[in-house]
Amino acid sequence: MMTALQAFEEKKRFVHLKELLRSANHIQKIKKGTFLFQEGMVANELYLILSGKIQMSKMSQDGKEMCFRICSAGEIIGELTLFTNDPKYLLNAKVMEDGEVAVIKKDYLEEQLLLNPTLTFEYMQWLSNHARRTQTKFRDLILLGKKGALYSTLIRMCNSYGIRLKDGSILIDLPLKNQDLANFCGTTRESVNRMLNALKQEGILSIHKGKITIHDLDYLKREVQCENCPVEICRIE
Amino acid sequence: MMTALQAFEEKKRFVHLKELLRSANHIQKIKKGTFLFQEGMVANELYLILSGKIQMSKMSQDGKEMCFRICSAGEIIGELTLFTNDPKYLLNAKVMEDGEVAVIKKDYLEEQLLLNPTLTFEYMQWLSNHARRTQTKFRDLILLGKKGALYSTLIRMCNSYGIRLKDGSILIDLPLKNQDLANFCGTTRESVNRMLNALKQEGILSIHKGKITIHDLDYLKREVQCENCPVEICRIE
DNA sequence: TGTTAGATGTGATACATATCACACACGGTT
DNA sequence: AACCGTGTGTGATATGTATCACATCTAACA
Repeated sequence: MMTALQAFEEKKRFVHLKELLRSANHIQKIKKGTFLFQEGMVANELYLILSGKIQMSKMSQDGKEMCFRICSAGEIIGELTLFTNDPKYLLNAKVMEDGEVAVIKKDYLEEQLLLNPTLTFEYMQWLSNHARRTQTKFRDLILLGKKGALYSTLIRMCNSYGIRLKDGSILIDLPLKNQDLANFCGTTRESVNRMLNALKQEGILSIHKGKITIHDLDYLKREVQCENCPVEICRIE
Repeated sequence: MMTALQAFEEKKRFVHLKELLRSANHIQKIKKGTFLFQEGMVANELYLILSGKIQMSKMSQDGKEMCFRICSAGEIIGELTLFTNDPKYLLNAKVMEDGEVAVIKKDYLEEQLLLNPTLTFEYMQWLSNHARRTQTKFRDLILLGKKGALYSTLIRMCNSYGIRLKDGSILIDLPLKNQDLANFCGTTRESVNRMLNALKQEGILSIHKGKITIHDLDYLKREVQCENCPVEICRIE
């Protein structure tokens, strides 16, 4: 029986659920540029990413894109369609990098989730944390202005996708275009470009091969008056 | 008598959970202007509101306030502290109107939730819907600009707190100051004031005794290119 | 090697929004 | 009635941000 709350580590999270998914109905290849699903489509399936990268985003009517997360191996997508009575995907799942996903039927997963307390616990824990992350993230995006939104996004990217280098810098291990960043923080490509260049000038970060390395994370944190909330909360996702 | 738009789900949602909460540890009076809890405080308890109104918000370091929801009788607050290993409240619960809350221990509730599949189901359903609501709401706040943010907020307020009048108008049954609205949509009191006055000029809405009545909801929807997502999603909360 | 498509960089400009500094309105005191 | 405190209304101005229109770079590839 689940009593004590386990340490929150990406690696350990959702282990039982992932195990279940691995025994999935079937495997599906995904190709860059295609959509695994799009918002509005009826959702019958969830996916466990085995390899490749998928960007989850939501469009507004006038073509602007709000990017929520970038998922890679080990992550589950389509999860928010569980237990809803309007079973449509809310996000677009665009493939950024070829790979494979394990496919599982939503009905089956809902059944299993309710039958197995361990699964239940893991899923509720994940949902709670998801909601908590979301609150802080959007407060930042809305209240800090566009520059603050970018800085906040970069900080979260460090926590979500960052690799610490020997010199203490943090490599955000994702190929990100200016436009991608703009979609994450609700601004324009041009604005992102100018802000990134300013940060480059100051030596706060550098960019090689489309990947950003943050040299002075503290500078960014100071600028947004970061309250150093726990790393499991201060994330892109 | 008027038909509350929100009746459809709010009343039915969470029934078993609410029943559980009603058999709570004890009852606590709440007084206007005080905080039931504040962000950062260790969370041992959840609350079911029996009467009164509570505003849930989050502050940024520089004093700006992001308002998430206004809760009244029948709603549960503090729920996102369940199943996390960093058991701190993430929001401030400010009492807007005197009342009473039922108090329940978090530990006990977690236990009960896992033991009773019906409760489990209700809670997961609520969490999923919460996450879905949040995604659409913040996309709007971030991508639509401040005017769009206000319009979107007004539309959601209609769905969450609206009462349909005989002439088809919708009364948002909450006393809202300009500053409150500003906190909901991430702008300033002055901007809200100007935008509301413009809408008054056009006859889109009117204000009496601090409560807003929307006469032409479709105008607002058109302006934000509303995609008419389901009412259980397009809400303040 | 030249061509191309996609990405980045940048000035000029327009527009949106915040900020500041008050005046005004209103309901509840004393 | 005069006096608060709190909320609203509004002009002037500053700042932030998007938009447009290109130039430039880069990697892929024919």
